[in-house]
Amino acid sequence: MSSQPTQSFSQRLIAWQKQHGRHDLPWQVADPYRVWLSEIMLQQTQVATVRDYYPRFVAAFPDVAALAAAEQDAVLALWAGLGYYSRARNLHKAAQQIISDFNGEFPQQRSQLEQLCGVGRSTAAAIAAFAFQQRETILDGNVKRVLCRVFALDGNPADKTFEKQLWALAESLLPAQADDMPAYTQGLMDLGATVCKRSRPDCAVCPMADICQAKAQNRTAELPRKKTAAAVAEMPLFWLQLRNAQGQILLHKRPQRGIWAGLYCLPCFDSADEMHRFAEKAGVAGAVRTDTPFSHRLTHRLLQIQPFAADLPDDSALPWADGVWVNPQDLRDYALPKPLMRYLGEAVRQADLFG
DNA sequence: AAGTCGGGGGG
DNA sequence: CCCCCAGACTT
Repeated sequence: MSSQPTQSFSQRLIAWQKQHGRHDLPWQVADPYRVWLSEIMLQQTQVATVRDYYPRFVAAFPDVAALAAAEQDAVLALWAGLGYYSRARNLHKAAQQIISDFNGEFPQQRSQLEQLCGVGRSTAAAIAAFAFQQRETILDGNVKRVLCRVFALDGNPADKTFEKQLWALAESLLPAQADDMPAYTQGLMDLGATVCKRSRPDCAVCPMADICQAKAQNRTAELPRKKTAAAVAEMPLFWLQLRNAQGQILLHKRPQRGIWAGLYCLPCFDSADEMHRFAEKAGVAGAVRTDTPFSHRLTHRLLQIQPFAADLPDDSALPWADGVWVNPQDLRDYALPKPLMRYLGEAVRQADLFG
């Protein structure tokens, strides 16, 4: 790179983005709805993962009005497997906010955007910059890493004061011209994602190499400082797969808070005892089979899942109000947690082989 | 300030 | 196994 040291941070970044940045992402459009959707999907989620989900979601809900009018189950079904399901619930609510509070007109100011459910300061700034060319700065994981390295900042990422300093620094670096904001903002993300990577940063092709203090001090590996890892508690879960005479599987919609909120799951219990009591009421106490246990890791929990299975006789009464019987071929229409998707996928194949 | 929310990429 | 990812929200 031949950037002169006198050239501003923003000018080098903009020039670099235009030449070497990403230009083929499906959400690089002027439509604020699509920008917003992509920003929500990309929260704590890598581009490669979102690529599969984004087009299906846009096809099903092409604009704010379509999303606002949708059923939550339909929204969650298209989010299933992506994780952090509060994002989908908030996205749905926010679409309705735009209809009711903003007359269906997408808000353009950061302060207004931050009123939308699930939209914090950084996401609001991204929408404002990309869709409306507003001079607002993002501060995501990529930007924090770039700033901590270029300016050799070794603050504690959990420290609120340090966080404020990063926001102030990011704001001070904004380009003067508002119409540079899309390229500049994309450049921040692209640099962090493709060059100034968490491990093995590619300093040889970095437009900031000659001003990067971490590089000069040989500290790119230690900056930014790592967060202290939280302990992950184990959580036993007991699932019961009930099948009726038609081969349908019993699911229920989980409550609106907690793990997998609003998604559909098998009857789920905290202990084997609870599961057996339920099976007894369902009249299948003697028919319960034990399936192979498996574990599933969330950010803050290690789920130890023990699945059971039983076939339900035709005339048995189910001691449960809010269940729904689902044909195996219709499972794709339901928002299922990833581990349940995997488990039922295998179970259904087994049943097909023998049924 | 710490905890809650999923799932996957990549070393 | 580990840490992190286009974070926001609750406690």
